[in-house]
Amino acid sequence: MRPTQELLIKDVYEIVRAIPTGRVLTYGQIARLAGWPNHARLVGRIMKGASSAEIPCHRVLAANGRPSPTFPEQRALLEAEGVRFKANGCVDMKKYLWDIVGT
DNA sequence: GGGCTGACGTGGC
DNA sequence: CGCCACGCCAGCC
Repeated sequence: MRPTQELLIKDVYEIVRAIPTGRVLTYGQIARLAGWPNHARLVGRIMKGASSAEIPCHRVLAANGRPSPTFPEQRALLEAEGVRFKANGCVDMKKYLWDIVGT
């Protein structure tokens, strides 16, 4: 079965909607949670098209904590929720990554 | 079918 | 921590 944007979009939206305020998830995690490992890139595509959707797409980051190049407001939105950025412009994943099992 | 493009991930240095 | 090379794969031309 070949995953397509259309096939994943609903699950991805649901997962992103579930991210608590002040926490973040990575594209790779979302891809795995949706049941499609190795498709982080596809999740990214979906996020790009979801800018106007009713989901907290600003809480989705790359695995290294780097925010999106084409989404300038992302940083302000996260900081407004208490997420602090490091000097290098990345989020401290150790602190803000949403550990579904933990909390 | 062929080739290039990315809101990606991991591992090596 | 930064940079780079690779691997990955749907979309688009």
